[in-house]
Amino acid sequence: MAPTRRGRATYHHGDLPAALVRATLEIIDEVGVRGFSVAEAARRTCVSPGAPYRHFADRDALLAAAALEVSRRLRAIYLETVAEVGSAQERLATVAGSFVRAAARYRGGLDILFAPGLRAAHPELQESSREFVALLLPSAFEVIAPGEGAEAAVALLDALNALARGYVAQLLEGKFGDPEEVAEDVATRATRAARVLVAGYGLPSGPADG
Amino acid sequence: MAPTRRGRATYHHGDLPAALVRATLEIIDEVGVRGFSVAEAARRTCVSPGAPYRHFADRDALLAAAALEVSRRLRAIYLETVAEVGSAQERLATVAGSFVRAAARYRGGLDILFAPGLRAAHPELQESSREFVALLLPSAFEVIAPGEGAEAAVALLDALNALARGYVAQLLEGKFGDPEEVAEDVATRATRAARVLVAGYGLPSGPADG
DNA sequence: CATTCAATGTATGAGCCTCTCACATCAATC
DNA sequence: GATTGATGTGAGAGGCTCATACATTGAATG
Repeated sequence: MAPTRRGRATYHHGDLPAALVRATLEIIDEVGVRGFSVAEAARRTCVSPGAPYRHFADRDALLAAAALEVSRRLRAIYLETVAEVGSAQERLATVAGSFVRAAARYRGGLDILFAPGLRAAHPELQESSREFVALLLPSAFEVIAPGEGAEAAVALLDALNALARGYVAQLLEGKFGDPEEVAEDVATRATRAARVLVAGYGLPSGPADG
Repeated sequence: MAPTRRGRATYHHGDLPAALVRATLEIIDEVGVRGFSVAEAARRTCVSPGAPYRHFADRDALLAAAALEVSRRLRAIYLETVAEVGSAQERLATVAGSFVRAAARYRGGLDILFAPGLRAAHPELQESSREFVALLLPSAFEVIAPGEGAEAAVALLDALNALARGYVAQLLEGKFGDPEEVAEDVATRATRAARVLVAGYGLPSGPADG
């Protein structure tokens, strides 16, 4: 959306923040978070090394903005993928799997989305995850044993969330082999495990009482 | 075990690698991974900034060594904690919870133990996790439905692993509040979810077929 | 149109970090 | 006691983050 052609002929950029976020995602995709630097992002955007700091307080703020963009894309994927799944049970179970599949494609992106330091320091990131989870709440309510309260539904979602993230982490660190190759396999395993959780939390006197 | 007193009066240190790992864990505990630097570790060990590079190829190698130390401590905790649990089912379920509890105490340590980049680049870290998981394999075999093969046992352990790590991640990023405070609560929830998984994978025609 | 102003980008630089290389020091061996 | 290999030192190259002072510009105002 920059008003000028690439390489930029005007003094002002047009939409530097967005361009920086794009550059950041590019870099991370190519060389990982460790290889990312604000300076490099500036370079790719044809802008001086100091310019980014007009828009982002510090390095982490830029990373957080990029992570937010990733979470937006993930939600879009989710909406497309799961909308057509019929039963609430399957809908919940499917999420875990499609999450794993997305992780394989957005490799670098997920690394920042789940970077511990970032999430702790930038609540808006957690907020976005929470909104995402909220989309699933109605399904969770359908699924839990009748008579259970809201905590049961939330507990189920937390468990599913934990499960999915754990599989994603293991996938991305290459525990099962090349992420690209094993993604589908791991996704089905994640779905399977999710199904077990969903079924378990649906039983009458299930896990509600320890 | 340095042959000289703290502060060091001799030219040679005695056991610089170990001292650097200790310093690294200290630093990470105080200021997090982001605040860690090889230079700082060297400073705390009263050694020149270049000295660490005699023993560790680069920054990440030192971090990986520290992470390895963390994993060793975790295993020790596990052996103490779970040895006395009677049934295989409860043993497996308990692991998840005690893992969460350990995370609250070794906060910084877990951050590096699960740092995606590190694990991907340093297979010995994954290896150590794998050994840890192997300790649980016998319990997993006891638990799975009779007639299932080894894959079922491994699949269960993978699922438990994913679940535990996911809870740990959420705990450490403060999703549930101050990690110290909510640790116990989250631990019981993790245990509960783990119990559901264990039960589910123990059912005859359970999750083995999709 | 001319002017002014706030926003945005530039230039410069201080301070820190990673990692390298030549050199100093020491322990062990022969 | 001389040699040698391992370990630590000192100096420094190059890169990065971030602050500060300055330049440029589009938009609002008269």
